[in-house]
Amino acid sequence: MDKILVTTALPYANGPIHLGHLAGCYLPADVYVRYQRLRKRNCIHIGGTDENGVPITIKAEQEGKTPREIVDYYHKTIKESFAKFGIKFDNFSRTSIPLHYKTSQDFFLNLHGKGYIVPKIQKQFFCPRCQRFLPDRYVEGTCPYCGSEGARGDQCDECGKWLEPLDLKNPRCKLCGSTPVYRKTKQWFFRLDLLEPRLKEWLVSKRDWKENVRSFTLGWIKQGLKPRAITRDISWGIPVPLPEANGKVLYVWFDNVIGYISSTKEWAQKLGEPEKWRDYWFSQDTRLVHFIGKDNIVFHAINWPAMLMAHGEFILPSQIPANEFLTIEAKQMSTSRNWAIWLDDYLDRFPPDPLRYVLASNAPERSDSNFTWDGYRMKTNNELVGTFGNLVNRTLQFINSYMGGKIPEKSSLQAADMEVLNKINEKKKEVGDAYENFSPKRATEKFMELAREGNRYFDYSKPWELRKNDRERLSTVIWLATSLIANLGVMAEPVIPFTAEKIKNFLGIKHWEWDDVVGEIINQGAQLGKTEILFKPVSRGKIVLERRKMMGNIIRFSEFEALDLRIAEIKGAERIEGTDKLIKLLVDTGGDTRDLVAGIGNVYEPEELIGKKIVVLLNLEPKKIRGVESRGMLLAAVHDGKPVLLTVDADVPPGCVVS
RNA sequence: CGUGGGGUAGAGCAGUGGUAGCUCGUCAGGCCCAUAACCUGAAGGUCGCGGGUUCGAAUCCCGCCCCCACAACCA
Repeated sequence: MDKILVTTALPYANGPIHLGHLAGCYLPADVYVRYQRLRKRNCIHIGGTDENGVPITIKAEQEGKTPREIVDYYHKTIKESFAKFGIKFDNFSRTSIPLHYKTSQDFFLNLHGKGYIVPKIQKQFFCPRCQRFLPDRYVEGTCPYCGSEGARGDQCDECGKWLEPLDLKNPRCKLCGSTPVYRKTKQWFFRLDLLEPRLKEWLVSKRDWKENVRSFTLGWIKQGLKPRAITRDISWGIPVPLPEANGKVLYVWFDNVIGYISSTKEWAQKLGEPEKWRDYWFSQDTRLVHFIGKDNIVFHAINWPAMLMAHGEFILPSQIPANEFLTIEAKQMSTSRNWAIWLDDYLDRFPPDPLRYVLASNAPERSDSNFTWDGYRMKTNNELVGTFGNLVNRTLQFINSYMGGKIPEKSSLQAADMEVLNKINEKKKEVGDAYENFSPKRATEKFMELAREGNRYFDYSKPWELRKNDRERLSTVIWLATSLIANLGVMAEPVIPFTAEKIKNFLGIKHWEWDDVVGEIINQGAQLGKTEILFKPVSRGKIVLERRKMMGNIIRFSEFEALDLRIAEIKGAERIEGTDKLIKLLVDTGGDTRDLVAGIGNVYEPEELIGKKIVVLLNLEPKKIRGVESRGMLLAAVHDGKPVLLTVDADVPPGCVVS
């Protein structure tokens, strides 16, 4: 039987997890794994934290802690927030454990023994003022290829060329700005160049890879591969296992990926079958799938397969479904500018499933995608609450209210019923294909279509009428609606597992799986478990708070000045028909007279409004509400959910500027 | 200068040769089982611009314009 080994990029243990990590890597992986499990396939999810390297030592220095304290803290928080969010790992390891040290060192020695790793005395930059060798990215200078000023030691961002620090002209230490000096030091290099032909051939054969991954990789390798240093002169990391390499450690990109192997080993040990990891890594019938973000493509599609090829015993990746990036409110995420939504912070106030759903349905699969709080609210309220949750609720409520809380038994099926059954099967196929092809986005779309189908069936069948005149037909209709819900639960489980679990309990189903026959998934006559509302609507106010929080509470004066606030006099007021609290106001703003729509009818009567001087925001974008174009907004204090109009302390003419 | 991605209805997106689609929003109607939720219908796009290939192009080719990422330890 085929095995699937899923890995997710090891998050660097110097900060918490944010939405970008989830959308690009961990959620798609978790969805994929959960789907495979539902299909009873042998699939394990391996991960862990990356805990070596310079940035962690710098973070430790900044916070006056030891690197050990830093990685311990972040390993714990990352692990916890994944667990709370429902990202399930079979093993979540860390690269600072002895097992990983040994695995990495063995790997190094293996390649070294085969001549793929060679030493080279190298002149490397040493900053006399900082008293340290400078990592590649901490050296800046002029790019030798394109002449750009701000090139880093590892790569020029202007022309995209991969560089060695010594290539740079006019080098500077990025930490202190002083000119570094050359110092001789011995480093070990991985002969990527030797693997280039094989690598190229292998990559070209990967026609089923996502286009973004494939084209990026092939473009990269066209530049040609050079030996790449894999050791460094720092103290925090895995010692190079050679007697002459005292004080050197493995460079993180080399040991990080090996973490997938050591984490699998750890998993096997914990299982009490320490050799079991070999079933995966040494077996040609294992599909090795690496979920990563797009910034990791080169390491996983070039360096890592090259390492595996050089070693020779391990299988090679069969899929690398890298996603693009997720922006927040159309702006690139940035930790330093604090433009990010942190998972643990989100989970303090919101449940996991709505975010899982929103991120899955808006996943950056082919191009960057954008997360907005308003979009989050819309999707939650319209799709999860309105369509999905409501279908479940209206059906189960019906059973509870009118059918004694027991799942009814079907009798003969009509054409409409058969159509629905076919629809379920059809959607199941489509949703399954979507999961299989790494598209949770498409999967959510398809299972939501089924939920709509369910609502339609419910409406057309009119069970509230059948209840009075055709109990037999009623039973069949509700049976089918309930079956649909159960199947919907199965299909949606990879994306919204907490919700699926609830549905399972509502229906008294102990166990379900993908291949359950559509019409037989529920037990006729079974008593419903305790039911509850699946999703709560997200209020506008809650979203406003989140956005404010993220943008910070300070605005520029110019931003305030952009608001055209004026005094206006109410000339006319009338209720808008068919609404509870909307009032159409005619106001004199000094310059013109215009309509405003205000939701104050629950507190004010139109008559009492006339003649009042109020504060109005004039340059708000016009909005059509119930057929009336509202050109501006009146300001009111809101107390206990009720508006109180802002007025002026002395009589001033309409049009008077508020500042 | 380069690399990668993108420009399709008010918004967010799907659609790789054959009458332009989805969700939301807007407008109108229906229903009352359900979390003011559900269902139906309508309006709304010269598919970034200009050429070309083709019986036929959002979709293929050429040229151009615009946006984003590739810096601050951000997947």
